[in-house]
Formats: sequence, C-alpha cells, structure tokens
Amino acid sequence: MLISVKRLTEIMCATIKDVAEEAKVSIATVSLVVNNHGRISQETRKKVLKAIKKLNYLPSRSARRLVSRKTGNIGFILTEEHFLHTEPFYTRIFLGTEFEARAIDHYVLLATISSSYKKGDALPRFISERNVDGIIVAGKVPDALTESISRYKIPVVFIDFSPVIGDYPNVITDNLKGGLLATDHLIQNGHKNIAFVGGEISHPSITERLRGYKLALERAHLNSDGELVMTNDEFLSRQNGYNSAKKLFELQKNITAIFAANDATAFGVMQYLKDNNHKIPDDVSVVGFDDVEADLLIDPPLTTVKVPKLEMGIEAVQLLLTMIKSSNGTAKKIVIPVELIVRGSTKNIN
Amino acid sequence: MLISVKRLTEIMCATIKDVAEEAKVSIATVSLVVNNHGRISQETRKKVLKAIKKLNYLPSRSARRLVSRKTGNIGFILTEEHFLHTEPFYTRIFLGTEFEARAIDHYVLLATISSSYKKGDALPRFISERNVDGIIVAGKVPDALTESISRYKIPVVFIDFSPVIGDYPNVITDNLKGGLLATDHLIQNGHKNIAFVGGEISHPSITERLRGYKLALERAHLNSDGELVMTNDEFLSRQNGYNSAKKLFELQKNITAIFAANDATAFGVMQYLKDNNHKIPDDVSVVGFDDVEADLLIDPPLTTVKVPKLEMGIEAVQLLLTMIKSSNGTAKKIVIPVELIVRGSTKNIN
DNA sequence: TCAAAATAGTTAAACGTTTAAGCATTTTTC
DNA sequence: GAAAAATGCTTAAACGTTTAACTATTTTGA
Repeated sequence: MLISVKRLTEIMCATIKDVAEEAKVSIATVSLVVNNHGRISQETRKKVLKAIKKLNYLPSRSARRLVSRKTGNIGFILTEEHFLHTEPFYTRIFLGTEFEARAIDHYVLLATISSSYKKGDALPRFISERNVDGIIVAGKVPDALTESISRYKIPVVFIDFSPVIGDYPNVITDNLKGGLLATDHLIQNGHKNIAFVGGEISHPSITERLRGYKLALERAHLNSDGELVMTNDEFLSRQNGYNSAKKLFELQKNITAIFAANDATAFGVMQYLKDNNHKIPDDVSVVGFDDVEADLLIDPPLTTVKVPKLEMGIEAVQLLLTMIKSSNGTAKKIVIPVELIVRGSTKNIN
Repeated sequence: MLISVKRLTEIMCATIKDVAEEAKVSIATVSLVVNNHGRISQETRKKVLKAIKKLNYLPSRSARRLVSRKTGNIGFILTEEHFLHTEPFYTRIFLGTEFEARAIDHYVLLATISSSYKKGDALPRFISERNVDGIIVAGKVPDALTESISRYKIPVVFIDFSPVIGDYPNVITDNLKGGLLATDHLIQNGHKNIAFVGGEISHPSITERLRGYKLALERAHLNSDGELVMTNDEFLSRQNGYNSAKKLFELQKNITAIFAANDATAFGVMQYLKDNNHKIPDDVSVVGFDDVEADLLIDPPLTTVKVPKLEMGIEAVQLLLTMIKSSNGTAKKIVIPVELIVRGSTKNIN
C-alpha cells in the first residue's frame, strides 16, 4: 500500500510547492502571483489563486526572511518606568505602532530598558541579535542608549523625544504650540496670575511647553519673569504636582490658574487643591497636557491639550519604513499638531 | 584586480560558512559546536569557538527557524482594556514573560484584542500567520476567543483566568487563600462588621476571593449571609469602589472594615471614605488585593494581598515551553501562593 | 589478533521562499 | 516577411541553518 509522502493535515501548512502542484504550474509562478510581480496571465493567476484558497496557503515567514534578509520586525524601546506608568500615554503610542505595523505586515517587538541605562549595559536582544529591521524609541532615554544603538547602523526613529547629540529622525508633538494654546485659553478667560507646574523639566517636551507658556504671557503683556514657575524632577509626576501646588500656594495666595505640563502633574495639583478646599474651577482653573484617559475619579474633567498618541505611533512606523526601504540618511522630523480640549476644570473669571 | 566575492563589513553578519572556513572545519562541525551536540573534541571545539568570536558570529534566526519549523516566538494576548489599565497588573505579568522568554531565547509578541471579542472577529495576526509556537492569554477574555484559538491546535496557557468551557493549563493565584488571609487579618484585629466590595464579580478570581471572605467569617462564627457584600460590574474598578462604599455607608453605619477585591477598587473605596470624613484606619480599615505599585497619592499605604506578578509570567512561559516541546495534552494547573502585606490602612480596634 | 565498539568529523539533503536568467511563443515594427 | 520586442512561464541557484547517514580512525575486549 502506497502512502503519499506528505499528507496535508489541517495542522500542517501547505507550502508553495503544494500550491504549484495543485495549480499545475511552477513554484516560481506561484511566487510571482503571490507577490504581484511579473507578467502572469489572468488565466494562470486565477488558477493559482484558486489553489491557494483551496489549500489555505500562507507563505512561510522564515523562508521569506531567509531570502530577503529582512526580519519583518520592528523594535519598540521604552524605559521600564514609562512602560509601567500609570497614565496610558506610551502604551497608546505603542498601540499606534502595532496598528500601523499590521498594515505593512510587520511585527512589533517590545523591550523595556532601565531608566538608568549606562554605557556598556546590554541592549535589547532584538538589536544584538539583529532581529529587527528598524527601531522606534519612545520617550526620553539616556544618551548612552542612543549612542549604543547608533553603533548598529539600524534605522531608528524617536517618538516624543529628540536626543541632544546627533541628528535623528523623530516624531514629536507641537509642544510650543500646545503651551501657547493652554496659556492663551487661561488668559482669554481673564486670568492674570497663571502658574506653570512642570515635572520632568529636563525633558525637551516640557521645556518647550514652558516656552509656550512664557511666550503667551509676554504677548499678553503679563508678568513672565518666572516667579510662578515650579519645576522639579525629584518625584513622579503626580507627587510633583501635589508638592509644587503646595509650594505655590504657600508662597502666593492670589493664583487663579495653573497650567500643568502634563495630565499626571495636573492630577496631583487637583488633589492638592481639593485637600485644601480650593474649588476647581471656581477658585482655581487647571489645564493639563496629553489628554490621557485616566480611569480615575477626576472631577471636574480636565481641560487639556490633546496629544494624538495613536497617530504618533502610526507616523513613526511610516517614517521608519521609508528609511528601511531607501536607507537614505536624511533625518526627517515630523511635528504632530495639537488641539485644546476645553472641559470643566477651567472657568472664565471676568 | 581580484576582489573577494564576500567582503565582511561590520554591518554584514558572518555566516556559519565563514566560521567554518576560518576554523578550517566543515559547517556541520560548527553547527554541532554551537548547539553543544554530537561528539566534538576539545581541540576542535576551541578552534571553532575562537573563529566564532573573531568573526562575531551569530546564527541566523530565519535559517534556524526554517529548518526547525519553530518560530521562536510566544504570543501574549490581553484585552485592550487590561492593557490600558491604570494599575500595572498585567503589564507586570507581561514583563515576567518577557524576562523568562529571554532566558529560553524566545521573543514575546504582544497583541491586544477587543474586550467584546465575538465569534468571527479576527484573531491576532501571529495566530493566523502561525508566527508563534505557543500562546499566553492573560486575564479574563471572552469565551469566543478561547474557542477561536483552540481551533488552531497551538499550545495555550492562561494566566489569572480559567475558561469555563474546556480544560486548559493555567497559572492562577491562590485567590481563596488570599481572601481568607485578608479577612482573617481583619477579624484578628477585632473587626466584626466587615464588608466585601468586588468589582468584576463575573471574574472567577473575584468569586474565589469572595469565597475566602465568606469562609473566614463562617469559621469565626460571624455573620456571613452577605448583607455586607457589594458586587457590581457596571463601572471601572475605581469608580465601582467609590459607588459601592457609598451604598454601603448609606445602608449601614457601623462598618469598621472593608475588604476590596482588588487594589483599584480599594483606591475608590478610600477616596469615598476621605471625601466623607471617615478616617483610615481609625474609623475604617481597608484591605486590598494585588499589590500594585500605583504611583498615586495613596495615603495611608494600603494593606493588601500580594500577587507575585512577575513570577506568574515566568511560570506561564515555563509551562508553555514544556507543552511546546512535549506536545502532551495534560492541562497542568499552577497555583501561585499569595502573601498578606500589612501596611497602614488597617488597625486593631480592640 | 581481529572483530566490535567508540570516537570525531564530513557529506549532502532538506527547510520554503525569491529572483535573475533563460526559453518558447506571439505580437509588433519597418 | 524577417528582425525586434513583448509576453508568459520555467529553471535553477541562493538564503543559512540542522541533522541523518556515512566514513575514517582509534580503542576495547575476548
């Protein structure tokens, strides 16, 4: 009794060879059809497509990669701190990259690094093992990391951060504009004593937001000499907001509005205000930045500058892909526009 | 002028062939050395190892996978809701899997699915494209998903959840024990009117924690008929905790302790207590479950049942690996022990 | 002393693709 | 109407590994 050498069970996958046999063509023809290459007649194409459908054929990634010398993977790097962050900011950006990667038939490998990465520390495996075609770095990372990565000549795109050294392509939000929007909103609502509370002031984004704040005050001929500016790196954002608000109100009583450099900080500010019987927005208006949907009991809802997080991830993947394909070295920068979302935490006091 | 066909630049990777030439052995020998197979003399082994080091050789994953018919990837599935969760519970579990996967030289592919996944919805790509050797599902997922996945004969391990239909290997916490520990702690501290607040009561883990609560009350001959049990699925955990606490105190004034089925719920409960001038722990003691390090202004620090999240991820990967290797079908269950962490939110009232 | 067993390495096929080069046909061009 | 161009498909090499089967040498055992 003869048994065919290869029995196609449901579990085993059909190969290009099986399809070729089924369609009575060569495997090259199948490949050409699958990749929409070459000159294949309508007739043959149909035959092949039919066979593919019948056998439920899916090209093997391993084989494709072996010959194409591409991995089909994109690396996504985040500090551990950012990954475990309470507010879903970077996780949303990740979701955006995963979304776009799917569209271009790639996979995203996520890796976290220590926030205190220093020269000589191990890089994510996918880099040393060359298991990615390109890398996305989200958020502020140590310079040492940037330096280590750049040694590997792999295309890199930064999101929401721009390393000081070197010139890299990146996708950032229009932080200056956001700072302007937020502060202008408060000014237009009659506020004159507007404080700025920024957490990680060493982060370029925060610096830009502060610049926007100052610029808006200057334009409105309000005091912008920085006596109402609180910056502090010591604690996590929320705690920072709390502490900074405390210091502000101990110093000066007539503050009517606070612009917090991100939502997490704003939440801390709000908590302080509540704990000390300042009504929001009746006594003090608060504006945040980021628009993270925190499943928190935030009351009133926070007026904030919306950062399109998914979109940033999408843009980064697209940028990375062109770099992988063309391998040209121009460090393209993409600035994502922002938008002010007015909710209940701000009030006109005129 | 002759140019060698293959010039090894730093960017190009050395192949097994290059190593073989360098060490003056066959490529098979190199492979045997790399994989610690076969019988290779110390001498030859050294030669090969030296060549590997000199050329900075790393085996190509694509080639290995092609011949081994394994992908070297593990899929990790999470509902989008859980991924974006405020409390870093599942993200920590993910970190554990990534950690262990690294140890066994695998990659983890993360995919989120809609919380309302229904029959016919698309599965994560890595399943349909067969780009993983096994799958880890974390947290409660719709039955429809379990059913869809099981059609693909790929090894699956569930974490922190056990599907109602079918018999799958999983890694869960000892929820019953945890419920007992938490409630016993309150009883031993002199509390008699102990309420239970559970969010997602439809989640098996929460049901078990409730069972532990009831069992502890019975054993202590306290009223366990459930009049102080609040369960509700309507809102997110934190909001639920807030609402439930409100209802409880509107109903009955003499509650001195609350056991919340998870930390997020406990945070909501605490917020309600603060907003209504119940001192913690002087008036009311609160115990949580999970031990998530929330970067929140939680004051006092929460007494809670610690769930070893990293460890759960690690165990799941190990279990999955044995399944991938042996392809035996016994649905092994691993129960991870828990531990009560006493902090400042509970007090002895005797 | 000689067959059997152990040791150390090699050969060659296989994994499932892509793609340059080649080969018939058929169509176009002048 | 013959050379040139276009069309449609096939052949075969290549990608970088693993591993079963084989060969050659050395050691062991009775």
